[in-house]
Amino acid sequence: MDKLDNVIFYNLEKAVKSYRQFAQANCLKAGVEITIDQWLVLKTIGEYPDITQHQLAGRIFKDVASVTRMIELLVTKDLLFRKSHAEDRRRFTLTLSDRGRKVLELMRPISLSNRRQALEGVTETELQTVQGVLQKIIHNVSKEVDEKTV
Amino acid sequence: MDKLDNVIFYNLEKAVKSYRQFAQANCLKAGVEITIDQWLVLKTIGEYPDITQHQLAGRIFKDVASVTRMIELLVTKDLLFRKSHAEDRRRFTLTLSDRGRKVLELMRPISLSNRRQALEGVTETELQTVQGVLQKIIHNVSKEVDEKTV
DNA sequence: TTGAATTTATTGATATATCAATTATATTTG
DNA sequence: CAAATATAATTGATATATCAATAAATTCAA
Repeated sequence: MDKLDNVIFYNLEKAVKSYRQFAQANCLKAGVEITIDQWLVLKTIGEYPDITQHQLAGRIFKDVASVTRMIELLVTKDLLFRKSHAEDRRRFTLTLSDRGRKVLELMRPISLSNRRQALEGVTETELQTVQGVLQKIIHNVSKEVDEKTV
Repeated sequence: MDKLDNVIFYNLEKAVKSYRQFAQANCLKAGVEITIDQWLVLKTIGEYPDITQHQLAGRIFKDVASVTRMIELLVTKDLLFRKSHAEDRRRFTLTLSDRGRKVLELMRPISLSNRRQALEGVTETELQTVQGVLQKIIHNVSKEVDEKTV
């Protein structure tokens, strides 16, 4: 036993990667020239207009260094503006450009369709179970202060 | 609505990344100087001693180009041997070195413990449901010939 | 209110991801 | 068998991941 195929984390990775490739391919097919990761950044900025790059990194499970570089790229692509923050000069204010907003609009039906297709045949109950298990895993592995050693 | 937090794929990614960081940190704590990805390569070669790099890439959901570079690195680290394949000169035979086997042994209890900790409080039934849903997703997004267009 | 600690972000180094082009060898087929 | 096709792997280019070191601005505390 102990084979990788039986390990749930192996299958989690497989599902995530398969879905990503599928989603990415569908973006391209629809003519949207953006990576899933870049879309995640734009979408998150849309949801949280005053977010810091640090918080953004946390939300999309990336390193701040990665976020810095992704933002540079999105600015170069004219999807995002970055200007110094009015109240805190350490920060930057990130604003979607017209093109950025347009990309988000174009992506909306695509991502809905991606999810619908991917979840075909999965019941609402199953989905709830999965969400619950994912939350448990996330909780279990998040570094917490070990009571015994405090 | 339509917020990222409610999207199952977002939570899948979060769980995968959280678990990876957790697992990686525990390897380091145990003094094993290897990345999870490198471990995956070694482990897979251990399970399939005559595997091609192409098949290996498929098994661990990576590109053949990535695999080429990871193997170079593992050879440099003296965890792996690579020699020309006896019957097919396009291929290479990948063999674990003594050090490579030792690393796998060291990792065994660690990965078991990682999984046990991560799945604490998750029932066997829930696990079955998750595995089933993952299989469905993987099946749904895997590119298949569209019957209508054939 | 100055000096220490914290927060926000960048940069450099190295590993991995992905695509496209290329090389070498094997296999198929006319 | 020779030519076409397929398979195995590498390389280059670019994007992202991660860690550590650094810089700049802010906040906290003595």
